[in-house]
Amino acid sequence: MAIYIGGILRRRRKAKGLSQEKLAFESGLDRSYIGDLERNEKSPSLDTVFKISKVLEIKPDEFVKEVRETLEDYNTSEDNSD
Amino acid sequence: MAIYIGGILRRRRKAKGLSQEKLAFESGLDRSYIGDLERNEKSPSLDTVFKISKVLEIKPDEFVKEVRETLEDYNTSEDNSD
DNA sequence: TTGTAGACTATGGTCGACG
DNA sequence: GCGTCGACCATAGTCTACA
Repeated sequence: MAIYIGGILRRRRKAKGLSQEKLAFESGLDRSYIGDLERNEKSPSLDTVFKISKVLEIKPDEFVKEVRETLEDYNTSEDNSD
Repeated sequence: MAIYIGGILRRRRKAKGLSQEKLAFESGLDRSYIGDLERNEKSPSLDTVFKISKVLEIKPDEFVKEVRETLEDYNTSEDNSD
């Protein structure tokens, strides 16, 4: 349980050439919290996904799609259904 | 702030012919909390979106897409862009 | 520029009860 | 089968500070 977005977030952030600090500021979140998300130590609310997606200039559903596909990768290689 | 999913959730749930109770049970959430979500009194975590989507047999990104499009409707009729 | 840690506040989510 | 309320617990999210 708990959906993590670390890998995707970090990749997307770097693709935009943003620092954690800059992303945090633009999304109205805290820098240390962005770090937590990237290290998979916290799981975001839907709200947070929308805020971050906006700054990354990507649709939140596109972001979620990437998260889902990453999860499905784990679930097809090993059986973790539930 | 805070992203609400009430309308979409209720419509999707009824489309599947589920009661709040049944949806709650199948998703491992609490019945009163499902009610809160439908009445837009609570905003879900990303985790919760995944759990509910699974029961509704819809991709979480598809669910989020509907939420986004609903929001964009408000934002095009009236200027709420931050 | 990021990791980490600790103390804190806000809100997500549970549970029991009643109309 | 649902709205609602109150008490409660768990975790999301803030802020300060140091390597």
